[in-house]
Amino acid sequence: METTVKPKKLVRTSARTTGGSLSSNGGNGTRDLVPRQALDSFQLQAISFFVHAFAALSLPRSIGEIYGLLFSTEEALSLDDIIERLRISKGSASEGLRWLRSLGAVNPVYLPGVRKEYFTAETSLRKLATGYLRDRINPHLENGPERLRLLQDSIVEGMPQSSFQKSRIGQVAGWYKFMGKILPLVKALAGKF
Amino acid sequence: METTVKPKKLVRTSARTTGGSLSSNGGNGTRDLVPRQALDSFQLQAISFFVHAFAALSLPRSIGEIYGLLFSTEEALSLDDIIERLRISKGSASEGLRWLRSLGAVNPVYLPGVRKEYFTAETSLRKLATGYLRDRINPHLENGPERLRLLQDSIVEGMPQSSFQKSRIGQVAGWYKFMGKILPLVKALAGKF
DNA sequence: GATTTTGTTCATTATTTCTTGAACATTCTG
DNA sequence: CAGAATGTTCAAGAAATAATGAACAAAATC
Repeated sequence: METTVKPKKLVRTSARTTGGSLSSNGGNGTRDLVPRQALDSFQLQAISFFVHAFAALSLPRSIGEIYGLLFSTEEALSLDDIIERLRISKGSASEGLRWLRSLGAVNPVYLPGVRKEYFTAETSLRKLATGYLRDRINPHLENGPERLRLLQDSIVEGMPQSSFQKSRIGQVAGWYKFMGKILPLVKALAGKF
Repeated sequence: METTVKPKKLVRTSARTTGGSLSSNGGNGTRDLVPRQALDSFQLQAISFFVHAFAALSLPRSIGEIYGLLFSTEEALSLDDIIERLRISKGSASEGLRWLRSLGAVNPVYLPGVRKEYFTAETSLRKLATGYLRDRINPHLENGPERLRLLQDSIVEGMPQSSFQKSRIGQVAGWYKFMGKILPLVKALAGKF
């Protein structure tokens, strides 16, 4: 239910299998104690900010971390950059990035002649709001009519409670109308920021 | 992250320790296979509806069940009524009810000379929206200024990226302004439904 | 004041969700 | 085509969250 804020480390300390290797760069890059790219204070603070903000929407920390990193970094970053800087797994980074992309919270940056994909954060409130509403709110509203009908059909006519039940259905219908009014307003206002 | 809808039984089937007793009413009430109060089809449908709706807000199923039951029942119900009809534990019912009460989604009904507390569902959109915003949104917005300041303070002047970072802060400030504008609108519109 | 009724709290258990990492696919490069 | 680079998927484990039920108040009744 998310009532309290969980005190969890901001960026994982590299408690990995740091076996013997200290400089035996076996091909694909040094992954030792000192990160190749450290985060600056603004990035750290931004990541903390977004982890917190995303948690308010019950979204996983890794997504907040990724968005926070991109938000606070001027250059576009690749999947590997993200993994390296946040010290999260490939899987988390890939899935988190996919989620952010589908929402439109992250923009691919196409660099001619470069194979890797690079991303920057989308910061337009209109786009963020639109994406969030489209992916996470609309789906619930779309089967509203069907759900209302199911409710309606569950009423057994002629029972003493059926008049009460009909009034309840009226309430729910009103709630849907409200959503139909408020969402466009949100989008419109978001466009001004 | 809640991507798919989990197919879980609507109301727990009583797979309890239904030992030998069939009618040995040992003091505090019959708790056998046949519920004293069965749910009618409207109640079942309403509970399903609210479990789903509350899940959209990442709220636990038990809370959706409780609200759904109260919403679909004309008479006020006590904690024991809820436990009996939904077949949930005392703990869940008590805490769920507490949560709903603090939000204002449930109204106590005082009956003179009756010791138990009885509740009905609050269905006014204005009250529901106000309570939700107050309990779950405002707390996050209230420390907004402080969080913004932390971000601001994390900028190291004179670095090549500090101008970019300042522009980002401007964005975040805009988001807060947006929230300050939209929330009153939501409340105002909710009042009309 | 002992007992019953009513409700809360919280340690334990159950369930769900998130993260990891390795296997797999796919595309590029030589 | 072999090998490298890049990403995705998903089973297994770790972590977080929710539900249970028994112990514990608190208040009312006898």
